[in-house]
Amino acid sequence: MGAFPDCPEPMKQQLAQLLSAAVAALQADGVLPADQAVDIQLERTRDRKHGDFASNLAMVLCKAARSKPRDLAEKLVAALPSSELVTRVEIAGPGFINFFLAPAAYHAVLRQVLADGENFGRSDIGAGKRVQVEFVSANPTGPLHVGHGRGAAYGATVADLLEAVGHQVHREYYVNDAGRQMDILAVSVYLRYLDLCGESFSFPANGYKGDYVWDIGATLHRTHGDALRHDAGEVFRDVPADEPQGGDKEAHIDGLIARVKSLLGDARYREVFDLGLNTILDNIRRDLEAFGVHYDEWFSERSLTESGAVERALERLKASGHVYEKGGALWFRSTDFGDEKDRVVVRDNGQTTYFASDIAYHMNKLERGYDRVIDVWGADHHGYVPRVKAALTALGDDADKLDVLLVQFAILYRGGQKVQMSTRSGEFVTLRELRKEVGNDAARFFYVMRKCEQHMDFDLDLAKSRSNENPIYYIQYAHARVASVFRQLEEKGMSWDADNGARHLDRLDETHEDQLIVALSRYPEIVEAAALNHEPHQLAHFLRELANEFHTYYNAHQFLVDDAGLRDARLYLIQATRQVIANGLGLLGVSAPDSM
RNA sequence: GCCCCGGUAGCUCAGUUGGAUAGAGCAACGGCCUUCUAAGCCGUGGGUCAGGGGUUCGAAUCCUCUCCGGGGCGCCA
Repeated sequence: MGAFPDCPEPMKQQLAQLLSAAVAALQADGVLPADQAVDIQLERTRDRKHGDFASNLAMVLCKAARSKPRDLAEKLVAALPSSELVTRVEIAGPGFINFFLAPAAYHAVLRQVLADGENFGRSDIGAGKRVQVEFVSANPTGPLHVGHGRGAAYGATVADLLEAVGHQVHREYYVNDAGRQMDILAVSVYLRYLDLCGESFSFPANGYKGDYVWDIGATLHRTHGDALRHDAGEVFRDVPADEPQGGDKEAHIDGLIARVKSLLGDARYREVFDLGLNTILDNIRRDLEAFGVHYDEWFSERSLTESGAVERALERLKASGHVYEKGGALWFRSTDFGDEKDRVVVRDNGQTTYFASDIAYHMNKLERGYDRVIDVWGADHHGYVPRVKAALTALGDDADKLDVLLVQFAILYRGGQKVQMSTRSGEFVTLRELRKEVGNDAARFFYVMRKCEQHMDFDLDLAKSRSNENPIYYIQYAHARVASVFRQLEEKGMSWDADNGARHLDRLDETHEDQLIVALSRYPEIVEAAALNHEPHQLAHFLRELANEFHTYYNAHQFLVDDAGLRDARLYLIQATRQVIANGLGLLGVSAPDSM
């Protein structure tokens, strides 16, 4: 992978190999039990006084070796193979083994950055494992709102990170194009259409009231004129009363759905239904695409019924004896697998539930042979996790292959005030409005700045501000500054000799330079940790720290000095910095501008 | 009632999976532009890691109890 033989792989791995060799040597000598598998723990030191990397290995193994941590540490250090990477190894504190790296080890990292370019930080530790990431999957009953935005940014970033560390990633959106909510949308569209035809009636309490429903109704009216019109009295006749009239809004809307279906007939009903579905889905697609969120597949819930997957899943559950009938409905005995209560899969009216589709969907995912299946859900669905896992176990699949990542809501603040939102009344801030207000970059970055299971306060004023308070500008500014330095270089009639810089990296002996180089060398470790832990915020935080190291350096030293060796070396360093910032922002879906 | 997530500086949050003296940004205060973009830098102050108990060489981190905040407990999706 590396263009330079002195840095075949990240420095951390190389050190881990040295420790492994030492452990193996002590095992051969009988100091350590030979049968014990040893997990090499290495971490960056918090304090440079403790070297570059530290291992707690001696403390972890001292019991097995029946010796004091520091004594064992001595033996481990004595057994370490020599390496040109390491200048010094110290034992400190209760038994830490501290590694001090040679400057050449860091220079190798810099050369690696420029050699690998946009691939620096990528790795193959995922070993080509196939991972499916399903995210957003909002019902196509309305536009995406800011809550979906967080799932979109988070899911897309997790997928990109996994790909960066060598997984084969399949990004998927589960389209809930079946079920009652969609019927409610279809009826809402139809009623708006009737309104445009001149019919008058009161709109159901449970219907979708957003403006976009009017728009779809208008499309219907434009294309069909009065051809689909029915008398309002006829539509509402004998339908159970709505809530405002003292009735039940659920019964009212269900009655309306049945009536509209029978009045229009299957074909025409389906046309209205699909118009609503496709219009909104197109809208969602465009939104996500413009947000830099791309999918490999849009998976239709309806297709699960049409392909017989739902039926097949239910048959498999029946065959394995995990379902029973009660009260006219078919139940899945999820309590056998740790769920709180059993769940209905087929209603007493014969319709399968959403859960039945989801069982079939997850069965289908595993049938497609993924090594790992990741679902990104809103945290309000957390109660749903045990039953899906229960179903997979009942089907004889490995439920541990499924990871459900829960994303908490984002609460918007404007002028220090919480922005009130309510889906019921149709008053919510859409993702599109958010992007328009704060821009894609700030939206993407702010969404992944926090741990996903953390409630997030999204400060709109901060995201918009073009000031040092705004972390996104801070990072982008560092990138732009490097580009600006190179523009200055040209204006001064000079040019950068990269090879000369590479030869003079030992001239970078300032503390600020040392710290910046160390930060750059951490990048591959950060990408790996962020990917494997599904924690994009680690990368976001790292980029801020890196930008900070750069700005500090920028203020302390002049890059365009007369001394060509030093100048080329410094330009080499800041060029590497620019590259890492660009790579990191790229993984977060944020642009890296050359000027601001 | 049961379950899930959270509680760390005035505010918003990190804390490398149990490590060394708990960090950053913002806000507050004091400095730095005739020099590559001041959208920047430097310095100062600020903590009972919600609280009690436990586990061990070592706990913000793990186990337990209590308190507080948010969410979930449909033949909705």
